[in-house]
Amino acid sequence: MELTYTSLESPLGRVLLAASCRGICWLGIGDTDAALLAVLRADWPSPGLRRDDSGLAYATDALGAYLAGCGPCATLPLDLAGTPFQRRVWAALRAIPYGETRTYRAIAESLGLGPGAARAVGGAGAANPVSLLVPCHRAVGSDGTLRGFRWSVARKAWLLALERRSTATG
DNA sequence: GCCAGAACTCTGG
DNA sequence: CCAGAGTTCTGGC
Repeated sequence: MELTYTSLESPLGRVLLAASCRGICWLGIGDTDAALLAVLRADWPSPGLRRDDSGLAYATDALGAYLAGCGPCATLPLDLAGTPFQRRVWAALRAIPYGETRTYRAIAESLGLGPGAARAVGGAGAANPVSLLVPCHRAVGSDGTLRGFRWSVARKAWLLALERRSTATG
């Protein structure tokens, strides 16, 4: 199976994303394309990788607008591979409105689970291959503080600040 | 099935 | 702030 990928420059650094024929299946944030490509290859061992900027322009356009603070990212076609539980968590994450955050505990409860599942929710978030598109950065600790983010907590904080700023009317 | 680990949370000092 | 206990899901053996 072959994946196409593209990348764009953003205030966060380089953003690189890969897609299968069904939709976007991977997105990473880093300093250089080469570093991101290395991570992508580690996550997806086999695939033929082919750069396709024009074919994925719809995604970079949406992401570029989002990262510029123009508003919520348009809904892009996603091709997520994960356990049923993970997919459930990712769906719950995507239900969080732009500019808002939800605690891991609240997400666990919305899934009909006990507060202990918050840890599992965090684990599913960490396994999310498409940050930004599945807004795992909107999941925070019970006291509102940030807990962790695959691409560094600093970037998570930046994302949240961006969403707040563009949501605030003043 | 058992054991260890995780982007959690609550309680007690 | 630090330590301990509780809960749910994942991954290796």
